[in-house]
Amino acid sequence: MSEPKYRDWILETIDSLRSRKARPDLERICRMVRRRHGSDPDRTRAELEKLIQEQTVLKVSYKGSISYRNAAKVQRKSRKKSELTPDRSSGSGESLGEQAKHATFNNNGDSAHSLTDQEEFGDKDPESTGARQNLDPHPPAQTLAPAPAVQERSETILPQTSGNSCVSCGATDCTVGSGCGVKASAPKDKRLMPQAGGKCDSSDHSKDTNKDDVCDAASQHNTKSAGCGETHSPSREDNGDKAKKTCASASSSSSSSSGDVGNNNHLSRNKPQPTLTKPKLLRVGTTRAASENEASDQASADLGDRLVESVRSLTERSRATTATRGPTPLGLKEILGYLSTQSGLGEEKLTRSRVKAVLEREVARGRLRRTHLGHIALPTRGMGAAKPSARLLKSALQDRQLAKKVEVKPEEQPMVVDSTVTGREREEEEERKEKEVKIERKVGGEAQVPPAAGTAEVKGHGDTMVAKAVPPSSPSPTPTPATLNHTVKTEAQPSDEVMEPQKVSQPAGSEVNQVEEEEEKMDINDQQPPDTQDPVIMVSDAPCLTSSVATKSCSGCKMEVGVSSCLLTPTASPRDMGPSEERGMNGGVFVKVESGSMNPVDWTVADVVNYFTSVGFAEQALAFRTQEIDGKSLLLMQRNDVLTGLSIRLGPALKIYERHVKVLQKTHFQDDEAFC
DNA sequence: GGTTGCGCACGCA
DNA sequence: TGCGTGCGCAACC
Repeated sequence: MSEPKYRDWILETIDSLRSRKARPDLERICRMVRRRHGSDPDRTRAELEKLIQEQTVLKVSYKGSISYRNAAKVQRKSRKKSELTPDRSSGSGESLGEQAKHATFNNNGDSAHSLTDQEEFGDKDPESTGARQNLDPHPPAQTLAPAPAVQERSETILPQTSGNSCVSCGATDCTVGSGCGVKASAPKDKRLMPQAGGKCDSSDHSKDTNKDDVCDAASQHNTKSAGCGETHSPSREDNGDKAKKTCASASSSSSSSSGDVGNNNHLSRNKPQPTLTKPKLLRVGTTRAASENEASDQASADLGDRLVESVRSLTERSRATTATRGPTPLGLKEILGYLSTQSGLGEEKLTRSRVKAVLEREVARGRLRRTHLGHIALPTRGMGAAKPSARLLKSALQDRQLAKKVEVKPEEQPMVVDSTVTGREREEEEERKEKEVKIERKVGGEAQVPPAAGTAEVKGHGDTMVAKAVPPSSPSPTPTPATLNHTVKTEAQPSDEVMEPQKVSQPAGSEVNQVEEEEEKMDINDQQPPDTQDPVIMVSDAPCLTSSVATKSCSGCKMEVGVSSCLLTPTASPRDMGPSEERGMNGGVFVKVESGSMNPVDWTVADVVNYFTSVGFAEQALAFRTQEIDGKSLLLMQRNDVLTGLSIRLGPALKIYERHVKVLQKTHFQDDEAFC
């Protein structure tokens, strides 16, 4: 749960901004809170994230940019307009402390979302939207408390209301059949939405249960320097839009740009063009691209179902067989093998790249998750964090890119949402998740992992993730560093993706083989800022990651990593770094490098970082954390996801240190297991 | 330079 | 026509 104090501050800030007719975007909120209360922007963001997940604050895409709304007020509004649904509000909502303040009205929840939803879905079809969502206006706050509410929300309502949640977490709602809540607003503005970057402070999260998981996962990256982080800024191309926002705004809004450009979103397809005005849930929508991608999306969606099913089957099998150890790690190979054995699948051509792409998408959606080591696994409640993290990471990466383009200014990142999710799948997943959530709630024990959050996470992030992950189509803009092949996979066999062997090429940049290219594309997509890729936007907020994020505990990690650390990379900031241990614990992957062993390339960690930077992958470079210990250097990748994205480029380094990687992987794996 | 106030336009109901 | 929203500009600190 969010801290009451922060909740108040944030809501107050949002109200204040609104009252002065300023867009309550992440930057402004963070700035104002900092100014007024001295709160750390990262923390503010984290809290905001929590509030979003709690639906105390709604994250909406309005006029192409992300805005945050005081759910209570919004709801109120909606109520007036539509109906006052008694139920939701019912006390539960109030449960949240805040309610008191906001509560008064609260509960409708949707308003903001609904708006968004409407847009997305179809602009006006209230009913349709309403139907989906149920209209239930749960008060955001309540979310946590009442299980049912949450579920409903997520399921039905989400679309609209959820928008918020979706946006924020990205998740939940999204999953719901339609797109997620996150909608992108892509509307006329064409801007991409800025993302909210939520970062989750790990520290904070730890407190909070709910989101913690999610956040933490995400957290990893924080790029943001100071406060908000970074983000992406946007490069909005907007068509003229006003893009100029002040810096703060700029960051947020800027992203918008291409909104139209290339969204992959399915959701948007049907919809009419969004009007600028309504806030939407963030989703990526894209019209044009959508049509193009539709076919492929469908196919992939289908494949996605099978993939998920495959993972389930494989997971079950492994569990059955390895009760003690826990599920065996699943990699692309295993999944491919399984799929190939399945009837029907044979017909299709399941290329590795294709499966991988779909896999990524599913991971993004939250239907599958990637372990720290890069293995594929089913999402688990505990894992909630993982998904989000992925999302967040992606967003973070996007942000970084954007930031580069635009400026270095730190800010939040927008998440791109994709709406690729298929309704059916989502529904199934959601149902499953909801059940889990309910159970948890009943139990109460894990209050921390608030169901709501969990659900939200899942859903939301799914959306977002998907969007990015999938779109392979986009050409990789950035140069790819050449990589050496690494055989790393062999041992640890981290997920194929991660370890995918690559050709050996000079680090300096040579060309990449097709496989690599595909992978890179995927990676790039993930990383790509909305503007470059899809017009849509995202929402997640991923935040940043500050330090600790996720910390799940893993003693093992510490052991391996533990050491005094010093950042080699210029970019790395102490703050980001955090204790090496933490990082490791957070799920970061450490690549241990021994100084002399970099041959034949003879690179040092710093060289690797520099290399990436020089090749145009500064973001990746940033993703590393380096440490030197006793003459040995450690390359830390904040997240598994990140690692995956970078794996190609890191090929050489990974290869060289394969051994280390293995060890680390092992450690991580254990963590995951425990986590699960 | 940052913050705040507000006119105005936009889109929706 | 009313309302919510927020851009963009001016004023203020």
